[in-house]
Amino acid sequence: MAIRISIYEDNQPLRDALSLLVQTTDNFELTGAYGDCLNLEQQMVAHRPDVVLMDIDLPEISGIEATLKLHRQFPDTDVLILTVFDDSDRVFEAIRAGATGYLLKKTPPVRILEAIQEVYEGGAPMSPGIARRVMKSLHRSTAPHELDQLTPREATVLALLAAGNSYKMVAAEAAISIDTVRTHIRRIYEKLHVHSVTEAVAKYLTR
Amino acid sequence: MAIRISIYEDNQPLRDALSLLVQTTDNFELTGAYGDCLNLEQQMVAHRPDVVLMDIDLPEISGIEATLKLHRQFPDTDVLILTVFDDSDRVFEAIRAGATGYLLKKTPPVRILEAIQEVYEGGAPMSPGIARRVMKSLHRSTAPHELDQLTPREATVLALLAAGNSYKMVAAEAAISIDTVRTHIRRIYEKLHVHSVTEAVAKYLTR
DNA sequence: CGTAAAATCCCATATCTATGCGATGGGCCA
DNA sequence: TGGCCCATCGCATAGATATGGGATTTTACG
Repeated sequence: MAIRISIYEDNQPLRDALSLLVQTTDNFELTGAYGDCLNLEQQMVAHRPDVVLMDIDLPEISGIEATLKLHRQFPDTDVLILTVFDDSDRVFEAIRAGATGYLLKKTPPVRILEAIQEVYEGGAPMSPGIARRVMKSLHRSTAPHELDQLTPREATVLALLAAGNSYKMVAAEAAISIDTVRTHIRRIYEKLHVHSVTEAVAKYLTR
Repeated sequence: MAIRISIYEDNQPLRDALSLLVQTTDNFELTGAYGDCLNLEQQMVAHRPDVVLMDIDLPEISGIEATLKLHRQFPDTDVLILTVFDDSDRVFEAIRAGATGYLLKKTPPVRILEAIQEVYEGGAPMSPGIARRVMKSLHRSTAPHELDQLTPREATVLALLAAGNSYKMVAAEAAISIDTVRTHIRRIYEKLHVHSVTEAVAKYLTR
């Protein structure tokens, strides 16, 4: 069965070119091509595409917002972003919104078709630079972190605090007195250069 | 100038096959092929490869530990994982340790060569299923989150708290009285079902 | 235009946190 | 064995937080 594809792209020449590309490819079926996402929902319900090619810079509703809606309401449809934007903000917003792939517009047509196929088969095609950005975002910081200065016990206490425990609860969990908890927290503050549980936990969680 | 490549793979037939593959490819130069990472550091210093092909299941020192070392001490060298493991734990551990690419061993030889080139050119090649896994890990939960129940003002207050601000500082930043801050926080607590700034911030940061 | 939701402000107080100063015992290692 | 770090516990207190009960003013929207 053919892969059903819808296109959202406000630049008409490009939209037409993409449409033609899809239409003339074996095993691909164009189920729609639109210049905005104003009728996204009804179009989705009507045509049930497998893959949506989505531009980001669309009028009225951005491709990112549309991706979010799509991902929530039609989880079986995959969104493949196709855009000129390669700034981290938009890349990660789009991905967090539920994009399954992210291609830059400079991608050669053949690669776009491959990517559609790849998405359909359970992959997540990205332009090389984008993929690298994504990988980097998952890399643990190479810099020695303040958190690594904590002793095992201090680390335990901080973890318990981050889990939402009060001093008293930490004391109970760790089987130590509340005064000891205080002391550990004091040392934690010194090492992390903070002055409140909130700050310490924030450092811990955003390591 | 040729791309310098070292291989760490304990299965000798495979190691030999990969070595041959690399050696017989234009613009690729094999700088070493080893069955373990026991002399990783000195081998790195001696040969300075651009790309390292790394297995995960190595004797003595795992490929993940080796990747961590490599990434810290030789940030200019990219690590391309080549393994049979596709369980999330190892995938993400390897990536967090600093892997630049992640290929499964079922990857056809030509694709492996392409991937090496891609890594060298600033990409981050992944097997399709791996890439999808990575994308999914970045997707915001599709479930409606408690945090979305917050009003704009409440969200602002929470963000300021998460940044380490005290009530007083939040009041100053948001240009409102401390009593209003209290009220907002109270509502935040109700909506998030928590009873302390720490818990609220934890929910906010781990959304 | 009226009403609901959001945002603002106030008071009071039990409880918790932050922080100063001090102390004991165990383990490691030069 | 003497010194250092870690972990433990104690006391005291100023200041911050959590939470109860109320009230007024914008803002949004049918």
